[in-house]
Amino acid sequence: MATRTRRTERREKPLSRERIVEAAIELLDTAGEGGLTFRALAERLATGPGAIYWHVAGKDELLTAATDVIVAEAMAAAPSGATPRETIRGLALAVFDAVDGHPWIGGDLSRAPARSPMLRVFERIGRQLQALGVPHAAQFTALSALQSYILGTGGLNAANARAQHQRDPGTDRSDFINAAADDWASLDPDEYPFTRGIAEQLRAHDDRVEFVAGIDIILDGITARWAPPVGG
Amino acid sequence: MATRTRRTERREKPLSRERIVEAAIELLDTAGEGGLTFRALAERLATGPGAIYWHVAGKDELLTAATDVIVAEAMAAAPSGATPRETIRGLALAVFDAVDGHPWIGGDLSRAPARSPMLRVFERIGRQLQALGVPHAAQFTALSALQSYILGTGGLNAANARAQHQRDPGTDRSDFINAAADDWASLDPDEYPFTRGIAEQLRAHDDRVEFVAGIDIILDGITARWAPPVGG
DNA sequence: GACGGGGCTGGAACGCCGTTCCAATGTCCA
DNA sequence: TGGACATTGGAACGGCGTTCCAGCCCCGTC
Repeated sequence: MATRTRRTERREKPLSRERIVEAAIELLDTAGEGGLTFRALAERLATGPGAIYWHVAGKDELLTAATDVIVAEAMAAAPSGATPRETIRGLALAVFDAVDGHPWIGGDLSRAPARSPMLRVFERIGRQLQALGVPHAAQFTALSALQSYILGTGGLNAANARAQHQRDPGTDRSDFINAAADDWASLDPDEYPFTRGIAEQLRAHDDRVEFVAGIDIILDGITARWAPPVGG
Repeated sequence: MATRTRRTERREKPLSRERIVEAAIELLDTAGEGGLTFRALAERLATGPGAIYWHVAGKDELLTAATDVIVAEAMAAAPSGATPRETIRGLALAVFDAVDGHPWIGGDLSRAPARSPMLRVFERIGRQLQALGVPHAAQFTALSALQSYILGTGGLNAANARAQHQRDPGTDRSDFINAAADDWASLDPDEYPFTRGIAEQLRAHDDRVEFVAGIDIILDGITARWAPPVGG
């Protein structure tokens, strides 16, 4: 009772790390963060879980590799602006749009930002800070602020996408925002006067516009402190 | 072979949601994010997994409840400063310190920030923005920027704590930072000139100081745009 | 004092996960 | 022609979150 059947005739397309990562991205995009499973991945690749492990160390590495592909694509597409500020905006928006299109990367961006290719993003942003005239001693601080903000927005967007999908998979984003705005509007006036007051702004806001407004706020703060007013 | 033994004589301390959440926090603080398990929790509470489910809906709710306790404690301890800016600093630092002491909350802060008690944090920050003179139409944007930054730093700190613990559980934080700085310093000079240049600043920096510097940068940007220069 | 129902308990079991193991296979070179 | 070896994929392991449910204790009722 022990012989195992074997029916492969040398797959026409052999497994490879590249093909595995590609399939993982498809799975993540269609089924969400929880959809990436070695079994599901094996089925999609018409193989078994064991075969995947010959090409990939484990799930963490697979997720990191998938995130890297998305971020690398986003960076390749990021336009170079006319001014340092516009270039920074473009880089930040490229990350924002990548998270928007693939919410599952949101949580992982922070995982190892000192590693490629997020490192490449911040290298490019850093150079623009230099071009903006931020002195060397302040560059780390300035970049850290931008980094936290960009990764924070990414994490929030990912969390929102998850919450929206979990709450009611059918609804679209504006329904979700409206429900949240309704929540805020019906808070206790004594305890949450401020939050109640901005409920309508939550309802009407555009995530992308708010994101770039935040970038501009931070760049304003940076240039006001460290860069000549002409530089921005 | 079917009778089950029953040896309880009505526990002296009955289970309760409060006791469960408390035990969960202890587990998370001592064993890390991965240490929270219904089995481990049951053992610590001298019961079985099933009993816990009578008081708590599931793991997500448990984690949220645990996070809420930590954040609520932090808020209760946050000092009220002399100026709006100082009060905002104090609130932000309270969140920062809470993440520092309990890294496992970092990732969950973003999960449902439109819910209590993170909502309470941002309500309080929002009121200070009002006191700062930020006009109503800009309050949502200003608060969003601060929110993304604060949650982003939290997520980054949590990720760093995780990475540090994973890489070498024995090392302390400065060893970890030094290793990262060494990494940066040994990058390709052509590809990463900027990152190489700030490696020594990474080595010497203080997370908490950098965090509050970022808060100040954002507040500068906000006040420069919207608030009278006297207000800050 | 008997008793019955419901709040509460906790151990067993289910299905799924990441991961490991390894017999079987295809390929290639001596 | 026959090994060595890279590669495959199914089975199995341990652990997870969760569900199920038999049993216990307490309390109200008669």
